[in-house]
Amino acid sequence: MKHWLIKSEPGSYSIDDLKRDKRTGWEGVRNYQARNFLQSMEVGDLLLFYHSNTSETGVAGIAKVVRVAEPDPSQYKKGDYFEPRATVEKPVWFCPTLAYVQKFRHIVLLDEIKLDPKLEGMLVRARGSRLSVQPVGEKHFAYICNVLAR
DNA sequence: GCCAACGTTGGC
DNA sequence: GCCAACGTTGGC
Repeated sequence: MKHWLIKSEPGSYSIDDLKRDKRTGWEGVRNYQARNFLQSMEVGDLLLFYHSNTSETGVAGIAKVVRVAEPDPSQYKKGDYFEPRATVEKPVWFCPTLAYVQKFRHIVLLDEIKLDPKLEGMLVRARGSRLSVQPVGEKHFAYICNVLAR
């Protein structure tokens, strides 16, 4: 089983939205590196749900993969996520289906993550890491859930 | 809202 | 295939 971190702006989709919806297709990712990570997700993988661009930036809870990546339907629809190069035979973008697992009682703030020596090497700490889907080491994942989120 | 960092596009 | 211009992300 692998571990990941996914970013979302809570104004557009938050951990509370996922809790309400129970599950959602993780549509709209338009970055090749992030896409490749989405495609390598397997059912059962766990994800840190990260809130970006907000007053309390950090990990807000946990989600899990319940369905591997399929063609992202939003690439065929007129709108922000439309992809003119995509065909049904050759989709360009893919999205897995994620399910709600839990919301932390308090957000594990980016500041805490940056300051904790146990989390050295986490990609989200890297200066200028804009990647919205990132792999996370198992130890880092467990430490955030079992120590910092308590 | 600013702006640094980074990704993408397209002319050559 | 280089690289300038442009667009986007996301912390602050």
